[in-house]
Amino acid sequence: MTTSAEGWLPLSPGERSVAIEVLVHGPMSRTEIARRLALSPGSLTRLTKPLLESRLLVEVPEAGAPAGVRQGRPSQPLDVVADSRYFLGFKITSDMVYGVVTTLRSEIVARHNRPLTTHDPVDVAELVAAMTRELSRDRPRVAGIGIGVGGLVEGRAVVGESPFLGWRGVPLAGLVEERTGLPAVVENDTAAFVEAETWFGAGRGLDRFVVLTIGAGVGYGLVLGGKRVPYSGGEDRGFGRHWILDPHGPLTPDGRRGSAVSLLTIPNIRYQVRAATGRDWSYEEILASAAEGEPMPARVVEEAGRALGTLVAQIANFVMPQRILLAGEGVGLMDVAGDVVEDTIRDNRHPQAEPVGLEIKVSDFHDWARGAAVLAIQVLVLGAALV
Amino acid sequence: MTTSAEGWLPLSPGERSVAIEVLVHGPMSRTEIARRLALSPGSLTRLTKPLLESRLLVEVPEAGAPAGVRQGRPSQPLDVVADSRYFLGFKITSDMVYGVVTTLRSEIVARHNRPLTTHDPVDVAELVAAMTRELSRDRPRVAGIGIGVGGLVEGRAVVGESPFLGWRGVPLAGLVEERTGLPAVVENDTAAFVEAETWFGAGRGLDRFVVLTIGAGVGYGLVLGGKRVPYSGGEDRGFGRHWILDPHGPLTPDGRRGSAVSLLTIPNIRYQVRAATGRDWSYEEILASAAEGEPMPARVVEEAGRALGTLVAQIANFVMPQRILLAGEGVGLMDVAGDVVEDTIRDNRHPQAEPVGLEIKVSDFHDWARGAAVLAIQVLVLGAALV
DNA sequence: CTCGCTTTCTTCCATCTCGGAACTAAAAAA
DNA sequence: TTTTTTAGTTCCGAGATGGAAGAAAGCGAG
Repeated sequence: MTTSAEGWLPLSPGERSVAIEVLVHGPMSRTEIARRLALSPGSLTRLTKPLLESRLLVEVPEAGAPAGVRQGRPSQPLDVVADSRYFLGFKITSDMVYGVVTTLRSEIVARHNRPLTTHDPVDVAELVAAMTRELSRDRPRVAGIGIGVGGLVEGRAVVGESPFLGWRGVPLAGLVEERTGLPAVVENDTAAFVEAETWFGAGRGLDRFVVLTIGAGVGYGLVLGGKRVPYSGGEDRGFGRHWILDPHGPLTPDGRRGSAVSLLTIPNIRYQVRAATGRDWSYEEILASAAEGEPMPARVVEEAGRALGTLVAQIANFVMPQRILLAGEGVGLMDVAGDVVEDTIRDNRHPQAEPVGLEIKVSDFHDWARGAAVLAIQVLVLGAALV
Repeated sequence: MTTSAEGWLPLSPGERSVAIEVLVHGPMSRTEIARRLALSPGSLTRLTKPLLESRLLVEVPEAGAPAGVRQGRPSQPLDVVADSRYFLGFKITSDMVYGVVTTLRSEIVARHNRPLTTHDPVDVAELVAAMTRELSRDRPRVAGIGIGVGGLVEGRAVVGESPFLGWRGVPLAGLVEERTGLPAVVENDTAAFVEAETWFGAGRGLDRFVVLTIGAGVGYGLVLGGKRVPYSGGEDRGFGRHWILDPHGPLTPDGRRGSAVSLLTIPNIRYQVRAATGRDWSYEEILASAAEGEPMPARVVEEAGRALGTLVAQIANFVMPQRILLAGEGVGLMDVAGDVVEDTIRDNRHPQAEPVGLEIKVSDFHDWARGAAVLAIQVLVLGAALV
């Protein structure tokens, strides 16, 4: 029983907002939804009826009832059927494709990686299609595919420019759709990650929200009014190369002197330590040594901590977000240099300003793939009508 | 014939959006309004009818018709009657009260200043009331008063804390209303200025917009989704004291070393030059000498230019506004150090990033008073239902 | 066990707003 | 004068909303 890619459409705007509220914020009674969306109880009966009929929402038993305290008729929570549909998400790096299967609630239920040996678009699409077959075996109700790629993506379908893959104008979504028969969306990987966190993660329900990722590069995502601000021009990793955090900072092969990229990314931190010590260190080694007080790594890590604090403070000062999510493979930095970061933030902010809502999330490539899967969820829920 | 303070209410949301569209963007035909608000022509007839009946809008002769090129039935622009109501705006500084009268379109039609010799709340209210009488003499249709004060203002009515006036919890709006019989709103001066620019100035119709003011202090205002983001905590001038733009920058009595306040405000620039030369310079003198190449002022001005460029670049990088308005008494800096500013901005941004939409506006205290008057306009148009 | 209380949810209806089709109005072009 | 073009109006049906009244479902007191 393969479900078609029809999505939830057609839904009226009111119905859609109810569906999204439940999807994003978990099971909720009609009264609760009415309160959150500022609607009358009557409207809620009307709006939920078709959603229940189409089995998009179901009534679920009341969760951990605060029995005894409660009075009156018990509420009847509504919930989405999280595993009524599955979604595939892929993150393509230069030498690996990471894939996950998620539920409608964006919980990862399976994951799978395959090395990428060629950058030929058709071969990549074939690989994604093969992984799709594997991942959707024994899992009939797959509703869509999301793919995250570093680089510029146009119209959620075409990779406009991706230096690390050497692509220009590759209609990846189409290639994958042809080979899988499933609807596919392609998006910049950071953008996908930000969408995922906005819908299902740290940015849930927030009006102003920032995502900062540290890893091989520096990523930045801005969410205003609950919607991600699309990048314009300078895309993705490119940003941080020009954020000068310390004009007297280290000079590295990548990024300008003292830039966020030079100071914060894993390759450049490793470069700095290697240049000073003459031998190769892993990122974890550097952090561990710094924690133990070895001078050279400690200096580099402390400098990175100060840079990160400066960066976070600047963002907090100018954007005034309700929360800043710090994610990526490089956030281990916070374990070692957390105090430096905190101090630097405090040092660069008005003492009476609201404390920065900083949240740390260790994330790996599967989280990026999960982000891509969220795009597929959004398409299903909202229809193709996305920005 | 004193018009009551009833405002335009009650207006339906649709009617209000039409009224605001015309108020803010100038005379417009029904078709044009329909296009901008994405409404049907039929709706426009319906929505404009009551507005025309209440004389809130009027039909005006078609402006500079591109005769000859035009075909079909000529359009019939609608406009507000700009001088159907007048609004008073006051800006209170520690030694002066600046007042203006504006039209509904926020054009200044009269201005008036009076020295402030005491900081006693009642005396200040009396002075504002006296100025109100003078300004509204021969001008019967005054609809409201807006007052801008440096410091923290609560509920658009009470000055929560204003260090320079030595106030704490002064219900200024009430005091003025009692003495004038006119509705009064009080707001932080920078906030008022930002509102004015958002409705009637550089931020008109923009989604993401930033105002940066340089003068006695540094002011910052953020507009997202067409609405000003309210300050939380660290208010107003206080901000910039902690924005460190150059850790090795000058140390001044006010603001941290190398902070925006130290580097950019007029008093601190004058302090730097005085400290180095041993004599007092006016701000204009400093700029002129710098322009002529005199080394010491030139160094201070160049440093200020770099700081401003850094600041603008940071804002552009993180907030990605469609426009940044640079205003205040200190923007003369741009005439002398404009190139340095531009260079520094370019230096701190991704080369492919969209160029910064930087707009310069020389403004004096009357522009701040005008900003306060806009608050009164907003209250009239939107009703008390403001944030 | 029943009655009353409380809270949730449903039913029903008056109201409001909108879009769309058909129509009128006004000017230029043929 | 007729046709074309654009602006604006009239009219009506579709859809969404809130509010009032009522039904439902549990709890506890008597």
